[in-house]
Amino acid sequence: MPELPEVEVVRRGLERWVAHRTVAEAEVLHPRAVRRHLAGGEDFARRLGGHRIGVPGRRGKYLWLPLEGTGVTGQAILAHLGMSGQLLVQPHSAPDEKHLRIRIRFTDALDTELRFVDQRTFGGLSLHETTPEGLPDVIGHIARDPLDPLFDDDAFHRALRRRRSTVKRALLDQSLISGVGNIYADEALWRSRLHYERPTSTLTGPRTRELLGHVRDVMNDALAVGGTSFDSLYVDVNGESGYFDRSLDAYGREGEPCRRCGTPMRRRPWMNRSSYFCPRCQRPPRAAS
DNA sequence: TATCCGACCTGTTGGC
DNA sequence: TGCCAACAGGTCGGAT
Repeated sequence: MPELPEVEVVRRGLERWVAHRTVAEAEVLHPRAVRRHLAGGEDFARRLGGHRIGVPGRRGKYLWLPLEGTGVTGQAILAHLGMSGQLLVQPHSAPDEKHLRIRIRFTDALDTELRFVDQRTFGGLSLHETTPEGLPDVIGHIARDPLDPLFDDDAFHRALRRRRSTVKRALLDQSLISGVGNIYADEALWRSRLHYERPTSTLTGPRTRELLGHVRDVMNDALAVGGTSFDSLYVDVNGESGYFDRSLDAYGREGEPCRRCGTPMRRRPWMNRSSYFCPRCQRPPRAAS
């Protein structure tokens, strides 16, 4: 499931294989894949044609392809992979994937096209105006991610202290810190020895900095091996899977011994998903059980 | 205003 | 063998 490291791997692939190419035509094969483009699939396809693609950007789990020659403000194709989205650079002759949703062809003689493939259709592409900073306007509410040099650790700590919430909810709140999903939240909390229900208002400055350090470490570790992949749902633009699932310490390890203390790891239903933790290393706060 | 939580979506797995 | 429920989870928008 794509979180920040996986999206960054895809962004780098797009920079290598798609940047500086000019769109010949786009084909929308499933309307839900462009549902965030309010003017619809036909409009999306028509407005892409003839534009050269700039260097891809990313914030958190969103990535975008700037379109050159789209006026003073500029426009960009915004992409979110959702749960199962893939952006693949494929030869024209490759058979269509079962869940191919959007195809973009280019004017050059290179024998490849860009495909958006998405089984569960939680992801999608859309076209938006960009801000003076080059950010698509609809993701202005998304916070900087922890790998962004301009991410403000102290401001993040102050925001946590103001919240009447719990630490894992805060990590998943993309308006506070972006790019963290269920997998890396559990990994960073395990490394920090923090229970997922720990109230944010009880975190000290040093504890927040330690948590942020672990968030960055786990993301950088995943990035170094091409991201996490449990199955074929997450792949880079060439269809290759990452290897970080072999390094996970918490996520998906219910019943297996904690790698620190040997206690069997637990899974708890949490907000229609799961939280994995060590009951000994990550003690629940007094109010929770 | 802040926080919480259901809906969306489809393939896989396990139980009966 | 076939049916059905549970599960995976990022984001949005309605409810509290």
